[in-house]
Amino acid sequence: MIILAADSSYKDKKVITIGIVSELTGLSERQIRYYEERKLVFPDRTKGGSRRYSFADVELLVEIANKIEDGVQTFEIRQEMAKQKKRNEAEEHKKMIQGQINARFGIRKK
Amino acid sequence: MIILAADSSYKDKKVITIGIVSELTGLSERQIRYYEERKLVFPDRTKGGSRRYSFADVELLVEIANKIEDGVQTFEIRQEMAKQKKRNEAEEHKKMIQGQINARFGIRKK
DNA sequence: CGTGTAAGGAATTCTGACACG
DNA sequence: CGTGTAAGGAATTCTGACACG
Repeated sequence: MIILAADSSYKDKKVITIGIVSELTGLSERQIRYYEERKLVFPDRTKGGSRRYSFADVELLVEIANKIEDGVQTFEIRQEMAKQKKRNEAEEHKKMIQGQINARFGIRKK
Repeated sequence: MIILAADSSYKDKKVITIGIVSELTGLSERQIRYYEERKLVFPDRTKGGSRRYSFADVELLVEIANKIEDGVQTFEIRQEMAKQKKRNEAEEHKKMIQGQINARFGIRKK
């Protein structure tokens, strides 16, 4: 079976330190670390233990902060994200199955 | 006159520390700093004075290192880059002029 | 010329905790 | 619950210099 890496382009590379993330988002380092504690973001770590974020993480952090400002609690946000993830996975699975069908029987539209 | 920002997307944002750049490129920090000393790359700086590179910088650094491996000297690389920059600017200028002509007299092909 | 390295200092980040509410 | 802060330490980065060639 073939796994397609989700286009590891610039957006998903974990290369940004927390200080820069703080600048980019306007969030405090405290907030950023707390959202990780609540399992909402998952930065990489260097050997030394420093966090490294991707641009995708940066955008996610902004969304999280907006929701919290709207009174949504972190555990609710986590649930939303889990649901969204399931929907995405189901969609992926559907596409993959269809891809296998097409591979065997040829692609035909409609 | 309208200036088009060169699509400040992920690729050109200066957000990567020298340690990560070193990992991404395989170059030593010494090399990376030296290429800056020779005016080949221009990272941003934080208030504290730390360097911040973009993905575009990362790719440029790899190209630079390859040329040096081929025996090209840094001042030659700088000259090449200056020439390339002039060509690009001339091309930009041409497009801009054509854009103004099109704006006044309408766009017509051929 | 291009790169390695040891040196000393400054900036950055880390964790765990106390505080407020 | 979400966030600020002071505390102490560790990791990261900086510059200028000496070395080799």
